[in-house]
Amino acid sequence: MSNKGKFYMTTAIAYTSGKPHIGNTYEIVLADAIARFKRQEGYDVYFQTGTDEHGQKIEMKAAEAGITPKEYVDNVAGVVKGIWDMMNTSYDSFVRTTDDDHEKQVQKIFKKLYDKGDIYKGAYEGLYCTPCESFWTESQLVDGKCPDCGRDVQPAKEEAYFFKMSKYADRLIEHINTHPEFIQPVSRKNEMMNNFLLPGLQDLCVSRTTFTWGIPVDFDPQHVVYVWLDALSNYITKIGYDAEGNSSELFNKNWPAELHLLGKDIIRFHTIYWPIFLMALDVELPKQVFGHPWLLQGDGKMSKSKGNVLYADELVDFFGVDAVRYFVLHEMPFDNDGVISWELLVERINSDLANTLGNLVNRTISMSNKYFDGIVENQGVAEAVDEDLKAVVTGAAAKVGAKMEELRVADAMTEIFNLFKRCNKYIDETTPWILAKEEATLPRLATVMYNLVESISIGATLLKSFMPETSERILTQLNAGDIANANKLAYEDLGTFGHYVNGTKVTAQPEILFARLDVEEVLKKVEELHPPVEADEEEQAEAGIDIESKEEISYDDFMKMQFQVGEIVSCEEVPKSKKLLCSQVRIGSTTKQIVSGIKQHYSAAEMVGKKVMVLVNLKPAKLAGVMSEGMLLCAEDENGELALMVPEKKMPSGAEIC
RNA sequence: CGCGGGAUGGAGCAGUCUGGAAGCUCGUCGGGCUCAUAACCCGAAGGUCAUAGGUUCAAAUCCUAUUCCCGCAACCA
Repeated sequence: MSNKGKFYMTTAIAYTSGKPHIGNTYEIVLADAIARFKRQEGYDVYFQTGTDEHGQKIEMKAAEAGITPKEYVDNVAGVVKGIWDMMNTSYDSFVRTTDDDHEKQVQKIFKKLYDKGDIYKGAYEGLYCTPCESFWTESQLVDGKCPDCGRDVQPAKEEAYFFKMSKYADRLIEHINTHPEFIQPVSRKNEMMNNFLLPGLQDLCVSRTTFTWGIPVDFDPQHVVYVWLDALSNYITKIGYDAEGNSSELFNKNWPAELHLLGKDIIRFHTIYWPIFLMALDVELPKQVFGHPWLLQGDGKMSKSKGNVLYADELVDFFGVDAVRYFVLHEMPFDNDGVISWELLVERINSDLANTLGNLVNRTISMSNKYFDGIVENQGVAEAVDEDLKAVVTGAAAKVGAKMEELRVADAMTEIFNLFKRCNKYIDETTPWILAKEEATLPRLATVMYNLVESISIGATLLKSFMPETSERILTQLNAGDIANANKLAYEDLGTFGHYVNGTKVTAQPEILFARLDVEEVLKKVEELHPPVEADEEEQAEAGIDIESKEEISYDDFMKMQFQVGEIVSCEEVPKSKKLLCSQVRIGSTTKQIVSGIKQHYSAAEMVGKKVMVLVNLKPAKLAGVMSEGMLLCAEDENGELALMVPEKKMPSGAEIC
C-alpha cells in the first residue's frame, strides 16, 4: 500500500447531556466513512472522537438524577461509546474531557494565555436579579424588571476572565481569505465573515463562577474554564500537545489536523474561537473545517413526548448496522439538511440495498452455481457489450475518489451503486439463461459470469469504507478474499479489470444480504414499540403528575389574589408571535385585555364565548409589545398540553372564584 | 423590521457561487424478461423551478419586493 502521508481528522466531541439520537450519530458515521476511505487510499489516518463532559447543564442533570456529575458523565460517555462501536466506527482515539491528561493540559493552556496577556481578569457587568441568580442586559428586561420573575434588578459586577479576541481578528480574516478551503461548505464562510468577523469581535468571557462542574483555573480556583476553551482543546491535548513545549511525537506527527468535522451549528466556534486560541498558542491552524448539515425527522421535530425520536440502536435493531450507515450517508446532502423517517428508510433499503445490490449478488451466485457448479472461469469469449461494463466498473474508483476529495460522501456512494446498476443491466443485455441453453454458447456464458463476479468484487471493495460488513459478506460469498482483501486488491487496482482468479468457486449457498421489508409491518412494529400518545396520556393521568413544590404561603398571601370568571368577547392572534393570543375579556362591567401563550392549543375563533378563570389583579405587563392586564388560568400536563379552567356550572361573568 | 435556512413533476433531493435547451432516486402507468429477494431491463406520463416585477440576446440561476414553511432567539403573567 502506498503511503500518501498522514491524515489527522476529528469529529466534534459529543456533549454528554443525554443519549445521542440518530442526528448526532450521523456525524461519527460520516467521519468513519471518510477515515476508512482515506486509509484505503493509502493515507496514514489518525481519527479522533470523544465526549464533552463539563458544564452547567450536566451539573443540573446529575443533580436531578441524584448522582455526582462524574457518575453521570461516566454513564453517558459509556452509552456514546457503545453507540459509536455499534455503528462499527474505526476511531483511533476516544477523548473524554474529564480525562486527567486533558484537564491538566487545559489548565496549562489557560495559564500560558494568561501569562502572555491574552487572557485578562475583568468583570462581567450587568443587571442582576438576586432571587433568580441571573444577569440580564438592558434589552432583555421587561419594563425594567427581571424577565423571569418581574422583580427589580440591581447593577452588579462579577469577576471573570476574558480573552482578547480582537487582537487576532485581522490575522484570522487574512487566513480565511487566503485559504478558501478552510471553511467548508463555502456558503458558511460568508456567514462567518459577515456576521461575526467583519462587524468586529468582542472579547470572550472564558471563565465561569456560577457553577463548579468544569476544569478549575488552577491559579484562581473560584473559576472554572469556559466550556468551549476546554472542549476545543481536545483536538490537541489528546494527541499530546504540551503548552510548556514538551509535545509528544504523536502531536508533532499529526498536527495540524487535515479535517475537523462538525455540525453546522458550531461552525462559529471552530472557525473563529478555535483558530484564534491556536494563534495565541503559536500553534498551526487546522487545514479544513467542514460543517455538515443536519438530519431531520420527516414529520416534525424530534420530540420525546411524541415518541418519535430516532435512536441509532433502535434503527439498527430493525435494519442492521450497514443499512443505517447507508441511509444516513446517502440521504444526507452536502449542504442542505437531510430527512429521515421510518418510511424513507424502508424505501431506500428495499430499492437500493435489497433490489439493486442484494439481488444482484444473489442472482449472480445462483447462476454461477446453476450453470457451472459455482466455478468462475473466464473463457475469453468477449463481445462488444463487455466494453461498456468494464468502462463503468473500472472508472468507478476514480469517480468515487473525486467525490470523496470534496467530502461529497452521498455522491460517492451513488457512483458505487451506478456500478451495481450497470451490472444488472449487463445481465439483461447478455441473457445468461439463453446462453445456457446451448452447448456452443457456454464459453461465452462463462465469460459473462466472470465479468459479473469481477465487477461485483470491485464494487464491493469500493463499498468497504461505507458498509464494511456488507463489503466483507459479498467478498466472502464470491470467495474473493484471496484477491480482494486489503493485501491483494489495493485501491490502485480497482481501475483495471481481471483480477479475479480463474477457477475460483463461489459459495454454493448465497445468503440474502438485505431482505425486502414491508412498510406497513415496520410501522406496525414501531407503533408497538412506541405506543400512541393517547395511551400514554391516559396512563399518566392515572399515575398523576408531580411538579416541583413551592414554598408555603399564608392565607393572607392567598387572599391577595383576586380570581373572577371572565367571558372572552373577542380574541385575535398577536402578530409575529407563535404562541400568543390576545383576548378581550369581560369581567363584570369592565373589560380587560389579556395576552396568553395558548395559540398552539386554542384558535382565536374558538376562544370567543368561553367563560374562563382569570387572575384579575396581576400587575399589567407587555408581552411581545402588547399590554396584558391579567392571566387566564390553565392546567398543563407533562407534554405542555394546556386546558383552560372553566366553571363547571353556568356562572355569570365577574363571579368571584374563592 | 430579532438571527439563520428553505420553497424545483406525487415523495426525497441535485442544479443556483461561475446565467446558455429542467436532472437524479423512489413512486405511478405501459412493455420486456424469468437467473434472482413479486426482484431485473426498456419506455412513457407528470414541473408556469413559491409569487410579482426587473437586468439580459438568454434567468431555476443575478437584482428588488411579496407570500408561505422550518430551525434558533424571544415570548408562553
